[in-house]
Amino acid sequence: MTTPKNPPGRPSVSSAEVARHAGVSRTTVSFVLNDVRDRGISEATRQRVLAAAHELGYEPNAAARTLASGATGNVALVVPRSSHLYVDAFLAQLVASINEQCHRMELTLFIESTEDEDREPGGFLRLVRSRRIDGLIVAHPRTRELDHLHRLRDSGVPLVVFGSGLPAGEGFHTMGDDTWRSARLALDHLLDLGHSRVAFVNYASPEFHSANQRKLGWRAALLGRGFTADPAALEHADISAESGYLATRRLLARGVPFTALFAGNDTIAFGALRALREAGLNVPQDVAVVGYDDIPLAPYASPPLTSLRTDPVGHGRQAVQMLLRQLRPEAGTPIEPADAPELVVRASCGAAKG
Amino acid sequence: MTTPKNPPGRPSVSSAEVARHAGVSRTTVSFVLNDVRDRGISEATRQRVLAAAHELGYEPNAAARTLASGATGNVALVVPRSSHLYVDAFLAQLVASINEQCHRMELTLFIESTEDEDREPGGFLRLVRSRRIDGLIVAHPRTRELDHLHRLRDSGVPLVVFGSGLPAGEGFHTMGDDTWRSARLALDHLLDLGHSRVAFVNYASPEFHSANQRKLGWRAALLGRGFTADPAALEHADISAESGYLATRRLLARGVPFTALFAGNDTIAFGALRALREAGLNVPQDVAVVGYDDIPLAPYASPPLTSLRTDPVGHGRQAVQMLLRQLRPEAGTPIEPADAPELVVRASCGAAKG
DNA sequence: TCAGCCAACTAACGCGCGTTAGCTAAATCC
DNA sequence: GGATTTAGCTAACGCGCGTTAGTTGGCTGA
Repeated sequence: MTTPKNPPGRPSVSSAEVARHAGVSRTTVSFVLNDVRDRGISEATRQRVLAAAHELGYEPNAAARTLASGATGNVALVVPRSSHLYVDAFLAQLVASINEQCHRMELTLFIESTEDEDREPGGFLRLVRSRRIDGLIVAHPRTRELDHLHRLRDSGVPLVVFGSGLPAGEGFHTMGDDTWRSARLALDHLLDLGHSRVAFVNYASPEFHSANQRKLGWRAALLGRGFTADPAALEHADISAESGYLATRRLLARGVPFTALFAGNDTIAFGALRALREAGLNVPQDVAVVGYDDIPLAPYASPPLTSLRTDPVGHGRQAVQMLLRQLRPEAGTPIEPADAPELVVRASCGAAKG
Repeated sequence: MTTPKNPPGRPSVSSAEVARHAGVSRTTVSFVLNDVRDRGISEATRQRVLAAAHELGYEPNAAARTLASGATGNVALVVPRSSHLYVDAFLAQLVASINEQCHRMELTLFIESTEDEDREPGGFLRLVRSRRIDGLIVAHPRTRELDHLHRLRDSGVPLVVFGSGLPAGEGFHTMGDDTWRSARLALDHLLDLGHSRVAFVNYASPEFHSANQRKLGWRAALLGRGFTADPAALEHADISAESGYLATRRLLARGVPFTALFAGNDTIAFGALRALREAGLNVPQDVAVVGYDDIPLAPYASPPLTSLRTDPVGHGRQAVQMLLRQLRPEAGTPIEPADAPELVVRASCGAAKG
């Protein structure tokens, strides 16, 4: 904020100039450009103003408009870490979808990360208090950030929370998949194929609700059929392929017997595939593998990866719609729910036909 | 911009309230909080103001500040399509890096795409004219967008252009890799290994400067050694793995002989690997493959992919630094150039040791 | 002829801040 | 002791817009 007041070479056209040009008052210009009806602007004046605005290349000053109207047209998306934007394929697609939807709704999107929330907590509360945004979408909050969310809710800012496990009842507008159910979908498929020893390489830390749910789903599915969810068959990675590779090696080194492996996400699955390959194990003959997210590269793994498709684009759309409903209630935005998760069967689980 | 003037439940603290609370004038509050020296504010007053601000949870209103000072603290990043954010791994990492750097510099980043520029041209010129941003970074402009860039430059907005092929001399602040040289690096490696028939599956359209450069580099390398750059050995994909898969199949179906394949990016390489595999060809024995970008999954391809590493994080840092230099000249921001591209040799090209 | 009305506009305020010009009282100089 | 400086503060303007409360002039109806 130390830029000079009048940056050189960038004269900006104000509505006053448009008014002068059209021979009317600034008020009239404002009425015309904001399409305020019932104000009795004659068609002739209207056209004159529009022509003047067009001719001068007038664009309303956003800050002034915000100051006067109270709305910024900005929305923030809060993600755990900015590096997740390219490591977590689901998040990347979610972000792109949200960005596109916002664009369509004439909203501008900021991307904020909470990575240094420990050093300086409440960073996105500042966004709200400084009135830089009209509302926000928080994706994948960690459990320790839940009280921030309560503060946000209490402040009355339009807010949508994605993948938090927060109950929708308490005034939160929440959304996300039923990850627990999805994990069971994957597991049931493997169990149906006759596997009983299914290893699990989870992603991220249990601080993330969805990671935790995947674990619980894995356990519940196994227990539900009378098998054991051996803690030794559970490994933790982060969200990278490398971590999946290393975790799978640890699993193998431990000597736990397993005939199937469920990966917390597809990136991890890529790492697992390599670790299995290097260990001389064939997929799917020796070990069946199922991933999660169905990233665009999943069909190009070797063998092609069976995975859970999760419709990030639909979720993005839904998130923006839920926010819009709070931002502009009069618009009556409909909420189109995202597609339900669905298992895409390819070769890596051994059940693909052909 | 149709939100009600005073959204319920969100009272905001103004500097006037802080002033009242501290028993001073608003001016004094402003001086203290903006750390204006030489204004003779006594330490006692200073502390009183700071305490009041803290106690009230005061955060300056961004719009008012912008209106008064002229600076927004916002920066836009313009990309060709928002879907590229998750399909093009390089771009995704570049974006994340830029976002992080901006965050560090107290700048907020918008992401704009030019995908509907055809319908409504000059979308990001509006951002400038409406004074929503202090400057912008344009990544991978298409050739047909170059005149927009000239208009932007002429308007005097702080601007950094990445990967355009624009000459730096004409008042543009440009950056990016020497893609032509990088492509030659990859090609020379293959040629050194004894290959003379190197197919090329390019990515994106030649409207993108870097795509074009890769093609020219491929051609130059072959011609430089007295080989031919057979047009039949050239295929076009977009940036997805699927398109790479299909393009490689077309290449194979055409019956052009080749013993090596250069992919325009790693995602395409994944598609190519599958196409080759399905055709019964072994990599690298029958066909050596080299990709571009060294995406995080490259080491987890089968076989692990030889690729060109391009330092997206470094480029992101550099882009923000170049912008900052224009935004706050007094800060004297140093420019740390990104790492030069480097070939990472793995198994897919047949030259890996061990 | 005049009150009443409506169409078509405009003057003026406020949003919250940065900043310039000036003001007062105490300290310093000759 | 009066003139001048200086420390420490504030009144008031302007940024560009949305919006409320008008004003003006022409027209109608009795």
